Amino acid sequence: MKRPTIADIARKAGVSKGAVSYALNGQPGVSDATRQRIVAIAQEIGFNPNSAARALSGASARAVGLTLCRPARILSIEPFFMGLISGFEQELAARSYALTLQVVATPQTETEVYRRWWGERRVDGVFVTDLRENDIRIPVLNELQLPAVVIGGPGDTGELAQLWSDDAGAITEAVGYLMALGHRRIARVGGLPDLLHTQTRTRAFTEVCAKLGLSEAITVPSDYTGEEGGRATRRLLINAERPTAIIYDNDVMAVAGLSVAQEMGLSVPGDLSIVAWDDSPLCSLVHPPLTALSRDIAAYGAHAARQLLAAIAGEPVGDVEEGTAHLTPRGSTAPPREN
Amino acid sequence: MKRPTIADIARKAGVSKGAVSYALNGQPGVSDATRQRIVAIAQEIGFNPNSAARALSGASARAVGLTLCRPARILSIEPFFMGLISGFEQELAARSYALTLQVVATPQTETEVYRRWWGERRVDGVFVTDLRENDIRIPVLNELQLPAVVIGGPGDTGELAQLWSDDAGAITEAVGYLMALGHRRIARVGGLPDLLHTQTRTRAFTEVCAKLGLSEAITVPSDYTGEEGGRATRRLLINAERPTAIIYDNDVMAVAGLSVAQEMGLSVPGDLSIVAWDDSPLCSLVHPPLTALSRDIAAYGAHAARQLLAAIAGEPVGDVEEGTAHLTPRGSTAPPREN
DNA sequence: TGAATTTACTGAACCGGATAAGTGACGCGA
DNA sequence: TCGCGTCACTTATCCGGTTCAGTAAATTCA
Repeated sequence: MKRPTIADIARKAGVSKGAVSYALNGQPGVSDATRQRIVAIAQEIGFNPNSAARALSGASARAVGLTLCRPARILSIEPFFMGLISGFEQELAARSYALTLQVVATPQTETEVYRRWWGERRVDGVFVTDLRENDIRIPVLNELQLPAVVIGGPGDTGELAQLWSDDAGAITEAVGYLMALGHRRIARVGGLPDLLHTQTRTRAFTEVCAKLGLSEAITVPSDYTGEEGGRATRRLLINAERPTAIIYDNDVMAVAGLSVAQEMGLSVPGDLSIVAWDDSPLCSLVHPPLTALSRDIAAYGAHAARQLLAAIAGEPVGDVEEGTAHLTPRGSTAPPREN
Repeated sequence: MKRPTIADIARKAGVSKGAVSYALNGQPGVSDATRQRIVAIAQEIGFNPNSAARALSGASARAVGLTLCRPARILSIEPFFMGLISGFEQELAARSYALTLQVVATPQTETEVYRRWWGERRVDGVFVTDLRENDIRIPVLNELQLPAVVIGGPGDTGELAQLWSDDAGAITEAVGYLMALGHRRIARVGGLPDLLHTQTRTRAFTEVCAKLGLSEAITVPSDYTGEEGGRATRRLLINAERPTAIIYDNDVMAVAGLSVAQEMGLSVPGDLSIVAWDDSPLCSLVHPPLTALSRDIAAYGAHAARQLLAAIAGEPVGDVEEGTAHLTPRGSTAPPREN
C-alpha cells in the first residue's frame, strides 16, 4: 500500500506542492476556499506527513528522548518511571510528539546516546532524570545545545531547565507528623547516595530533625532496591536503641522494610512506624497499608513535558519547583509503644 | 554546533558523497585503503548519519514502536511491561534501533497510532501486546503491511508473527505442585478476561484440574490490579468451602491477596497457599515471600525483538512458543492444615 | 486611471543521505 | 594490440516535505 504524499494531494486539488504545504500547516499564502479543499482531500485520503521528510527539511523531528539508567530488575518494579512516562505522554500525545526510549547501563552511555540522537537528529530534546553531582551529562547537553529538562535536582545545570519537587517540605511534614505521634528515634533509609535529590533529602532530614530537637537522625544509604532496603532495615532494627519509625525513600524499600520488621517479630505500627516516599498502589496493597508521602507523579511528568516542549519551541524556560508531596496516613504509623 | 554530514567527510577525504556512503555502509565500490580513511575521518569528527535523511531515501526508519494500553496507575506498578521493554532494548540497542513508546487509552486509539506511525514512516514495525479475541488491531496491521510481532497469544493473527509462552505447561506445573502438597481446593484469580492469554490460562486450568480429579476449579476473573485482586480473594475466602490454595495471574494481585488473607486472620501458608504468576522482585519482598511461576521476561522481550527485526528485514518469521515458566517455591506454599 | 501594494499562488532549491548510471584507468586474455 | 571486463570511483537523481523567490491577477490608494 502506497503512502499518500503532498504531491498526491496537490494533483487532486490541482495546485502545487507548496500550496498544499502552506494549507496544511496553517501558513498564509492560500485562500480559505483552497485551504479547505486541500484539508478535506488530506482527510479523505488519510494523509500523514512523512516525519523523515519533515525532519530533513529543517523542521523538528517531533520526538523527544528519555534514557533510563537503572538495571532491568529495578526498572521493572520501580513505579516511579512508568508514572513519569505516563505523565510525559499526556502532553506529548496531545501535540503528537513521539517519545523515544532507551535503557542504558551507565551515565557514560547516556552521553553517547545523547550525542548519537543529536547527530541523527532523532529527537528535538531530552528528559534527564537522576541528576548527580558534577553530572557528566550536563556539559554534553550544553555543548550540543540539545534542549533538555532536568528532573531530580535542584543542581547546577547551566542553561538547562530544571524541575524538582519540594523534598524539604515533604520531609518536614513527615518528621513533624511522626513527632506529633510521639516518636523520638526516627531513621531514614535513603536512595542512591550519589543522586542529587537524595542528597537534598538527607540534608533536609538532618536539618529538620536538628531543629525539632531530635539528636540522632540517622540516614542509612541504600539503592532503591527491595533487597538493600530490607538489609538496611535489618541493620537499623538490631540496634539496642532501635528507631521507632523509619522513613523510606521509595515505596519498594518501604515494603521490604515492612516485611523485614514482621519477619523479626516486630509489629507494625506497634513497634515500628513506616512512612514511604512516593505513594504507588503498592503502598495500599500490603498489610498494614503504608503511610506515604503522595505526590502526583504523572502530573510531575506532564509538567516536565510542557517545559521541554517550551524549551524546544525556543521559549525561555525557568526552573520550577513542583508542589510539596502531602502525607497520606494509613495503617503503618501509630504512636510508639511505651516500653 | 553544526552536525557533520557525509559531505563534510567527502570534502576532508577528497572523494565524493557517494563514495563516503558506500564506504560507511560496507558496500562494494571503494578500495580498502579509501574505506579505512573515510571510516577514520567519520570516527574522528563523530559522524552519525541523519536518521531522517536515511529514512527518507527509502531505507528504514531504524525505529520500532510499542503502544501500551493500560491506565497509568496499573502501568506504574505492573512490572511486566518494564521487564519486556528492557528485553526489547537489549536487542534494539545492539543494532541501534530506537524504541518509540506511546501510552493510549483504548485499542481503537492503538489502531489510529499505527496508522499515523505508518503514514509518517516513523517506525519500521511494532510490538503488539495484550492480544484479544477478534482483535481490531490485527486487520489494520495486515492492511498496512506493517511488520509486527504479537505477544500474548496464541491467536488468529493472519500473516503477523507471534510469540507466546507456554501457559498450559506452567499451570500444569503449579497445580501439580499444589496437589502434591495435598491441596484439593485450588482457585485461581485471573487477569483481564478479554485478553487471549488469560483465556488460554483459564482453559488450561480447567482442563488440568479436571484431569487430575479436582472437581471445583474456580477461576474468578479480575483485572490485574491490586484492588480487584484483593476483592476477588475476599470473595473466595468468605466461602464456607474456601480454597486452600490460590493461583494469581500476576504478582500484584498475589501480593494483594496475601494482604487480604492476613487481614482476615488467615495464616499464609498455614491456612492458604499462594502462587503468583510472574516472578518480580515484588514476590521476594513480602512476607512470606511468594512462590511464583518464574519466567525470564527480559529474555521474552529480547526474543520478540529479534523476531520483529527479522520480520522487518523481510525474513520469514514463524510463530514461536517460548519456554515454560518454572515454579520457584518460596514461603507462601505449604501442605494444607488438617482440619 | 495609473501606480503601488497585496493576494494567491507556482517553480525551484534545499535538507542529507542512498543508489543507479556513467566514466576513466587498468589488467588480462586472445 | 585490440577488446573486454573489472575496479574505483564520480555524477546525478530521488525520497517528501519546507521555504524562498518570483509572478500574474486582484485590490487599494492617490
